[in-house]
Amino acid sequence: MKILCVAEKPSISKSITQILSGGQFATRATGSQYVKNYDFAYPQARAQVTFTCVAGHLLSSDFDENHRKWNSCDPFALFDAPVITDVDKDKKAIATNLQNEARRAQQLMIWTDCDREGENIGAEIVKVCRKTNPAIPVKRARFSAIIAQQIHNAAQHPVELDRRQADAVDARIILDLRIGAAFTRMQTKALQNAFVGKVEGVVSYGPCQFPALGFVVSRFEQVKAFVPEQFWYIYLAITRQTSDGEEETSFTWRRGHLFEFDVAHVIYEGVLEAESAKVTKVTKKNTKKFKPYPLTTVELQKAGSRILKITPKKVLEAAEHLYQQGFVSYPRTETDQYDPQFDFMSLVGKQVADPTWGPFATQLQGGQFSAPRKGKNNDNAHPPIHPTAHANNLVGDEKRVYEFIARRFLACCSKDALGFETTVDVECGGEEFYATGLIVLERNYLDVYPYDKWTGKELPDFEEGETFVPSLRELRDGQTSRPNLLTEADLVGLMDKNGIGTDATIAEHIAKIMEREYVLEKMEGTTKYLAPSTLGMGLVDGYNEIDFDRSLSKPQLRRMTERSMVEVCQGNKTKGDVLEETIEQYREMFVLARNNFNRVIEVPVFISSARLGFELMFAPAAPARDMPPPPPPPPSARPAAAVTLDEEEAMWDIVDSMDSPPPPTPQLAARPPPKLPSTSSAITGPIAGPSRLPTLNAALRPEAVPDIVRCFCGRPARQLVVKKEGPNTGRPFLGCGTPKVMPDDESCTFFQWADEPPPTVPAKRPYPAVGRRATCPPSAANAI
DNA sequence: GCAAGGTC
Repeated sequence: MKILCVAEKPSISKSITQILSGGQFATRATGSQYVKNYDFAYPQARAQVTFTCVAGHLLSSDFDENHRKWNSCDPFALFDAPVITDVDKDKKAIATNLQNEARRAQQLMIWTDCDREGENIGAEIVKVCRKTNPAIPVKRARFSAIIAQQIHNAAQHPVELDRRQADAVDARIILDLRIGAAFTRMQTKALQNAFVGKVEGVVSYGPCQFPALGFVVSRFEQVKAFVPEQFWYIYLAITRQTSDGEEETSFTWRRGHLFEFDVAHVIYEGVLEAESAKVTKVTKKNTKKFKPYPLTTVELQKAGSRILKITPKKVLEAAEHLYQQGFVSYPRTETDQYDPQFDFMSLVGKQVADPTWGPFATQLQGGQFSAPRKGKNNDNAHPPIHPTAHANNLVGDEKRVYEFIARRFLACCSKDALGFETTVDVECGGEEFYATGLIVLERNYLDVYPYDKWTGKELPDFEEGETFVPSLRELRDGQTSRPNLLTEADLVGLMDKNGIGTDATIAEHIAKIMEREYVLEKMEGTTKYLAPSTLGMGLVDGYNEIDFDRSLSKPQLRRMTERSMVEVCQGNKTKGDVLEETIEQYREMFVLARNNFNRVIEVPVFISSARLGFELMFAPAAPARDMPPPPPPPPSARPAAAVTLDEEEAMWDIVDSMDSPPPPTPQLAARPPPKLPSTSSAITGPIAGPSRLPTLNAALRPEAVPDIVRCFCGRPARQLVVKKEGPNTGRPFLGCGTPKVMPDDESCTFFQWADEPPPTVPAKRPYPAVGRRATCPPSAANAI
């Protein structure tokens, strides 16, 4: 029997051919430069096989002639206009090849990726092949990895194509087209009419573009609304003579800091009155800094943006080109776990040749290898991104992206860094303080992965029960710090977590909202931040003025589409049901938007931009007029924890912060400088603050203070460890004592590093409007 | 001149 097998892309076609043919195959060129036909015998199924492929979707959809032109119809008509689906103009050669091959085949076997899009592409292949062989029987090969045994199993036990999954994608395609085109034409024309001659180019609406813009605007609003708040904390230090001279050890107040001067003052008096401090406990333990997880597309883009300072889109392009040259594996993958049978050592061996990290690879070969950590994601189609060959003639972005991928792979194959941690607990005047020291014993993966930092901190010897007179006891103050605007890496992360776009398209959406000038770059040092333009701001503000059930600039609408697709896949709804329902909803929204578009045009940001010269709004170099003062330079790679203004945003940020607790607001709070800068003050000795203190109730007296860290909810904080890979992987932190169970659960946002000097105010605290978070009484943060 | 999703 002659079987025609069709994969989703050239790489898969080639690798599966290698496996099924055992390397014995003939190659034929096709009309497409990317597609090859491979012929071989497959005796296990008594078949003669031709293996070929497509390159993603074969078909594309657009409106018919009467609706395709912008001025051919009212945009509202696009919700019902006929949609024509045909072979994409760039895919004609691929379709012709399929039809020629299908004519001669007795069976068609679909080998597309095993996901919804793959099932849909499979249906497209069937449709095209049946034009020349209408009765050809169709089978579907199901495989979860390109591993010989699985591939043979898939070839010998094929299943049926899943019509429902293909239908779900059909529905998405039609919805995106109708909604995108209708809203884009409507709002472009409305703005052109309102600001004659001032609006150039399209003002597009897209179900992924707008939520992406929404994230940027939302963070911008938070930055703008920020009001710094003063807080107080007690600083305690001891100076000892050592062989190297004098050495000062700083102790951190267990209580962190307080927002009420009077209260801090009373406690401070107690500390001052104490004759000495006593070491209550010395804890010594082994500790680790975990090596990173295997690399996914999203992580590559985030790291590329953050570490290499290359935009997500360019990182992906570089990786794509490296892949085409055979230097790295397939760059679009959600998988962060390696198959147990993966041949690590031969790939490690290929890196030995590198002059820089080659010696490290040699060490791995010499017994330092350790199996990579296993992440939670597997797309069952591709392994994590890894180098497949050594490359030494690269330049520019490709060189840097390759180096990152190679180092990441070697880091994954090494051992965690090992350290030894000492914590000294001290009591003084009824208050607890602590100091932490770290000795890095074995750097291991850190030697090949310079993007992670872990530095030791020496601590002099302290003995349990020992007492000493502190050399410094100060009441210091600091201010909560402004959160930063979003970086591209932050935006990639937010979109990924909220299901806006896919790993392969997120970068394009971000590039698009910048190209459309809804969002502008704002450089701070070497970090690129994203700020809305007046156009982007006006659109979001404007639509927010209209009373939609669901905001156009929040992720909920996209999530609804996603849910509908799942319903179709499960058979609870048909494609027709979903199309009908969804289009009806959007029709209503469209009418509402169009009838109230004057509200969009009249939002202050549009009006003021128009008065001052509307061009300003569209000039890429011109930042939004009401740009807040620049955020302080980034003290660490990540901006301070996001702060939220409403419930939905609160939810995003819970998603954000649960995975990887953001660092505490840094600046003054996190690291009080040893010498007092003008922005910070300290009180030593007799108190010079507000004179007499108000009467405190019993609960406020220092003696009544429980000696454990409590979170905003008032419950004891839980000690947890950062699981997410990143600079802080493995680091202990204190979080809310009642962690959320369901995604929508409320939990308070208390956060504090367990191992760092003065923990600072949780970033969410200082914001005036804190939606639902009020369930954690704000006063609890201050209560002692 | 519109969308988002595959991929080259």
